[in-house]
Amino acid sequence: MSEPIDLKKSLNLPQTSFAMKAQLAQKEPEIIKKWDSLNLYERIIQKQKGRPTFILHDGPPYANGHIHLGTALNKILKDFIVKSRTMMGYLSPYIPGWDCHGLPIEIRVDQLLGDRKKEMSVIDIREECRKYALKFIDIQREEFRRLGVFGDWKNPYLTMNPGYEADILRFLAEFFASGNVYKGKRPVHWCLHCQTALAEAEIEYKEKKSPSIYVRFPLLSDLSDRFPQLRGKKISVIIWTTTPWTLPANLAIAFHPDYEYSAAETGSEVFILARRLLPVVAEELSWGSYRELAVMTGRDLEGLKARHPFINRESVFVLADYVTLDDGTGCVHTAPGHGYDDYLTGLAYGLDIYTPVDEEGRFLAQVERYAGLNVFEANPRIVSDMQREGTLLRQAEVSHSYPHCWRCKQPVIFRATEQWFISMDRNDLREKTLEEIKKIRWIPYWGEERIANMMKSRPDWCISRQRSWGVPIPAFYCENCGYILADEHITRRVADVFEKHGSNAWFEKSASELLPPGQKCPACGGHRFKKENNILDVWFESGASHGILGKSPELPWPADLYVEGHDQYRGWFNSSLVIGVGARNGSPYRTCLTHGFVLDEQGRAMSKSLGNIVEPGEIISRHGAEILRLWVAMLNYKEDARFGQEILQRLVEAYRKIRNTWRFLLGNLYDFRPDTDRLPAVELLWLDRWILERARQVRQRVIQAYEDYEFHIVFHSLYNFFTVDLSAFYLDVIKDRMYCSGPASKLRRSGQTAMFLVLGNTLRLMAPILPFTADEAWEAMPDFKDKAGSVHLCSFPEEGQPWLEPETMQKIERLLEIREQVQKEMEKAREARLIGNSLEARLVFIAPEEVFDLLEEYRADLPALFIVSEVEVKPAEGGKLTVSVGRASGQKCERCWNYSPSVGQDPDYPAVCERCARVLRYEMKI
RNA sequence: GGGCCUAUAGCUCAGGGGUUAGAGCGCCCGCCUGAUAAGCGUGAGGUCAGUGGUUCGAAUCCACUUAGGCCCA
Repeated sequence: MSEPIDLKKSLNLPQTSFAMKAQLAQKEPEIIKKWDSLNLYERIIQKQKGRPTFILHDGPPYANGHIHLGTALNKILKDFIVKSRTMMGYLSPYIPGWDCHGLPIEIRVDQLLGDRKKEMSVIDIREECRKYALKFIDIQREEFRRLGVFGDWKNPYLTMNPGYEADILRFLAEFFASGNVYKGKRPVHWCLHCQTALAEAEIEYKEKKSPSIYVRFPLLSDLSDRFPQLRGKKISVIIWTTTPWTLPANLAIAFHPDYEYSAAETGSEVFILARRLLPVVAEELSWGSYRELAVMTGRDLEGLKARHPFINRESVFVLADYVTLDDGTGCVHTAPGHGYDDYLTGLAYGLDIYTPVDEEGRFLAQVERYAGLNVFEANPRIVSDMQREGTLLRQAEVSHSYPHCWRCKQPVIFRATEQWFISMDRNDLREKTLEEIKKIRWIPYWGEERIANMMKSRPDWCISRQRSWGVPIPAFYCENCGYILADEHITRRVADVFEKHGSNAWFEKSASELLPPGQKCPACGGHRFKKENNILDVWFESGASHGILGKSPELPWPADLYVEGHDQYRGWFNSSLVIGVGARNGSPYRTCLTHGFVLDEQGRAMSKSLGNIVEPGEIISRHGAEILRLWVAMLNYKEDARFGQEILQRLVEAYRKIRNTWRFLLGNLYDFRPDTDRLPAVELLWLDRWILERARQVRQRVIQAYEDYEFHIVFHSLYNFFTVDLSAFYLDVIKDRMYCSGPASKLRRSGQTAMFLVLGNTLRLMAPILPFTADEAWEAMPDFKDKAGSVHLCSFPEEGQPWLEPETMQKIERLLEIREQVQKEMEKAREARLIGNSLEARLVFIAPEEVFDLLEEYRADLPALFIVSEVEVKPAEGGKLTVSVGRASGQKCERCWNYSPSVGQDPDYPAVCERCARVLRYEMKI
């Protein structure tokens, strides 16, 4: 009756349906289907109704292209947060959003339409854009869902939804109401050929030949008070430029405040230029010799004036940080209407944004000599005129990178045009925003400094774009007198129209249909109006996304949290904040959390040219979304995140370890009915209580880490617990007890109780990170009263009471140290071919008093603890604990593989030890 | 050129003036074959990016440099 095969059958070996091979790529989609059929997201929301809210407001990705690793990182992080806050007990709805309008889609659609566009109306083109956006929303939605992200995917917010468009205008109305909106000039890239403004994305840089000229501006101010040596001299400032045609618009010369400038005499004249460039320029201008008469800083020159080289006008000396000594003279010709830096400097000094050039690039009538001339054609004329007048010091030609129109390939110019702005300073918007920044919690902390620096230096917000795929700026122009009709009330009225009909209404309806009936021009009484043909900057649209909040108590404003990459300090965090402060008098977010960018294995940015781009879809189809999620959990995402083959390999291995640990726990619970078999705490063995106490400590750390958004601590804590505490120690040690004890014995039930609790707790703690696997394992768990249909309907485990006194924990810690010592000794014995399996060993401790007492206290459990067959403990007089390893005595029990002198003593069960014989006789059902 | 950030073992992370810098994974070697495309053990891996400074003492504080990242120009 004691055939070996039967003995094996008498063991309680693990059994489970939870497969070792995860096959995530196949299984994950099935799990998503299960979640869908459960209506899981809705059920979670339903279950949490009435709980305090935690709102993570989604920043809308652009509805263009497939998701990349960075988008995946972002959405997975958000999902960690939403799932963990939910399991902490919050009502944490997640409404995903998409940014739908804007240039990238319009350009793409433009390309797709080609010549067909010419016959299409604005409405038709906008419809094509809309379809294009919807297509990618669908694609991205599926990609996000595939990552295991929970959210209201059926009702996302889209910036092109009528209701959303209305909200945008209502925010704009607030800015009108506070008087922060104004119309002003600003230089933009302008294509003379296409007669249109171009965005940076529509610019191609190509080599172009331009004139390179040095020009003299005769000094009007007197420097002789401060520099007597200059008294009576003929002094000029030298500038260098490659765009002679912008000279008619020159209003200033910029100097760097801190650089040194020389007044150098050559011949009978004195020239001012940067001291460090003096030798270079002297060479360029073929000065045979020169003499430095004075040295001053840029700061010394501020406010002085020179005469324009060919127009009877002054040019004022200003300071600017962007002045460099890379080329030129360190004295920079400044035309506020024709350069962005020039423009900012112009604003700072209150200069006119002077742009005497029309849409076709011709000088306006007011420009003497060159009126009507195309600017590029004017270049040689201006040069030769200056030469004649002696203000030209040198001319040459340079080849440099110059912006060209993407469509017609012609060189473009910078030209100030009328644009709509939000003033940062009229109503202290900048100051208020800076105050608000201090109240926000920034994670990482340096985000505060970063965004504050930007807010301090950002210019007024140019909110208009000369495009059609977006939300129109609801302004009207009197056809009679040109009066601009744009205010809070009209904006609100148009918002109401958009609410019903969408922003297409702007193009479908006439001005009189959009305006209040009988609207007259306040200036001239006229009643015919033209509609504005500019649209809003899309940053204003996405920055208005917090408009979806505050409409119900379950989705309150402001949000608790915004989470995006750190590029958004200038982008969405910035625009959202300005709109929040400007229109709602406060920040739309309480906490702002940023993550880094995804880099390749060497730490370089992923780019097409480097060919190092990793597609999330590729990882998912080969390894599963869980692997990507594990990657996000492993990282300190606040810094830039690397991804590559080795990292992937580590992830796959880590996943297997976690999965196998859960599998082993499940395998040992196949016959455990929690409701009836679970033992109360007092009946649990000390080792089982120890693992539960360790699990409790880990729970503490993990929950705190979730609170702090420190997911890598969650992962590393749990993973260490899995590998060190569970796999390498506890689960290894209790195998004998689990396999060989009577199936329903207290010994086994005690272990099963601990395993059941550890499994349930770790599944819930890990559920936000590994939602697929945790749920799969949850299903495989034995059924019990009130067991939820999904782990995602559970809360995190409660803290609970300690399972063991700290003193006992310390004693066990000491035993674990001894265990390490034992393992080192056993390894030596193994090398010496004395033992193989540790059960072949017999340990003899020679222990000084204190350790002796400890070992005696745990005497009975020592063989199990060290997984050996025999342990002897002898006292020693002082000294250190020593352990020696020998062969265990007796025969090998064929059932439990322990060595024991008792093997063979029981005639009924001759092949087994005393313990196994007892189990077989009394504790087996068969 | 400017603002902000990063650099600790092959990988992912700890440590933030005071013994010989830690963990897990990976790697080497071995054990087991009742978690088996699993499990266990031993061991080897580090000029804490570099240089200079502060200090009795620096991976840690400061400056600069190098390499990288984001944003802006």
